[in-house]
Amino acid sequence: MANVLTPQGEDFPRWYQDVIAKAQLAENGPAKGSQVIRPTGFALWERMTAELDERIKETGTENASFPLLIPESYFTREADHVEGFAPELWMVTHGGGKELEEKLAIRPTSETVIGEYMAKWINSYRDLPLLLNQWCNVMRYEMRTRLFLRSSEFLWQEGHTVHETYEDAHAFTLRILHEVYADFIENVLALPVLRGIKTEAERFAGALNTFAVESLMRDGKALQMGTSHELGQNFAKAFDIQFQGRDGQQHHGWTTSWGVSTRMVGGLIMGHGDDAGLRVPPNLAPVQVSVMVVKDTDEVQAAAKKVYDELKDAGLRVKLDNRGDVAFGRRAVDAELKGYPVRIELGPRDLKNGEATIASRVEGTKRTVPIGMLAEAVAAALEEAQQQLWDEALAFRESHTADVATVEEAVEAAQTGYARVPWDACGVEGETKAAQSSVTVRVLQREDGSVPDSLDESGLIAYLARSY
RNA sequence: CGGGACGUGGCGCAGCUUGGUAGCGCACUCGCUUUGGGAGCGAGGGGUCGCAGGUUCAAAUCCUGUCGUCCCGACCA
Repeated sequence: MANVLTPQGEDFPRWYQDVIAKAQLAENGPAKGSQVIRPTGFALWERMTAELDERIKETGTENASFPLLIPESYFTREADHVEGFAPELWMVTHGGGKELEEKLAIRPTSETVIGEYMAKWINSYRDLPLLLNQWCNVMRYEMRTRLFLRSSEFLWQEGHTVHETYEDAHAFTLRILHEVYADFIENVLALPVLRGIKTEAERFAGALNTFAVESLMRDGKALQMGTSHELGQNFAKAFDIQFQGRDGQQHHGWTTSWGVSTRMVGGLIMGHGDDAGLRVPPNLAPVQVSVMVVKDTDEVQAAAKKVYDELKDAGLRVKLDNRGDVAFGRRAVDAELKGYPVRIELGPRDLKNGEATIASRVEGTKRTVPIGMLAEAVAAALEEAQQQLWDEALAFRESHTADVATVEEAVEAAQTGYARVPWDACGVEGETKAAQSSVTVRVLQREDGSVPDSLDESGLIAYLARSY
């Protein structure tokens, strides 16, 4: 296997950058912190959006679109929110060559504008719940940026809902966490997640509670993959989201917001990638199978085209690599960099035997199968690859999670993965202390691994780790 | 913003110490031979050395400033 990347064990951040460059996923944009997502990288994001959008709609949420520019004054209406986001705002000060009377913020998140409109659209409890989502770009000023993981501008999905009661809002916040985010990340991305509640220090600005899903990267650092916030009545009061209740009285709604971003592409890269490049789980892969012409002859070309058509008809996402002017080795390396789960290699030797060579990216193995049985063989190989990526990621997490009793031990253990410690033994003081060593509390769980309803519960378990 | 490293054809680098008008590998173009794990030979194209000042007869090289990139922090999806 050719050594095209800096090995992970040698320099993980360098490896990450190498993969993104060599697999042609993204590169820096001209303005500081901006990024250009290239077709190969964007295809991954498109598949993520398709899978997530389906799950989001399954909850009854509808898509809409709100403005990019938000009047500055909107941000001052919720005290914690403005305090949290003011340092990150990009502000538009001029339009049409003139200075604006009121500055316009480029949205860093849209609770404020959307809140304004939700207030207009809600009159009665019969209008609830109001379940909205938008796919858009947002901008946050960032000190230090890294492709996909933290860029000034990024793509995401932000859901915003209003509910009649606390209970309904709370249940919906958790439904998104479990049925949309965790389900997608585990079943499609094949990355196990820790689900839990965030500590006060890690909570969203203006929220009552923030719930999150976290995954462990192959360098032992955690990545927040998605968050779901229970906003209480904070934003409802700030934006006057009121409705007439069943009792005839006016009540403030209970709102939620939740999002996942292009950061997840970074999570996919670092959660599964190896020294040969990306490893994309088949359930996500924009290209599940690449049919490769090994030798550029008429017979091989015709056979490859036929195989390509058959697999496509079988419902697989297939790419035909029939380039005759690029050496086979180069194309094979490229397929590995881009992480195509399965390759089918067709050459004169295979055809003579009525066979095709099928190569698995995850297992790193090759075998031959009769051409007539390709469709089943490929389907089986894809299923195996999905399962193996999951098994590996789960085993990695298990072997990189340590039970400890004190904050000191947690900081030590967090150098290689998660440290699990009773929240009572850590607490806010312990959290502050750990933060000095760049170790943070990722989530709190109940002892049985379930998600707490609030931070008030006793006997919670804290997961500490270094994080992105 | 604090600490460290670095900006030279698309990418990776050398040249800088000791100023003299830019070179290597890969990529790219053309031709021929090739294609079962990054092909070979031959011929080509492409760079005001991040930017702005300064010193000098002369600056990629020395000085000052500035912008940007990467790593480690603080902030964060």
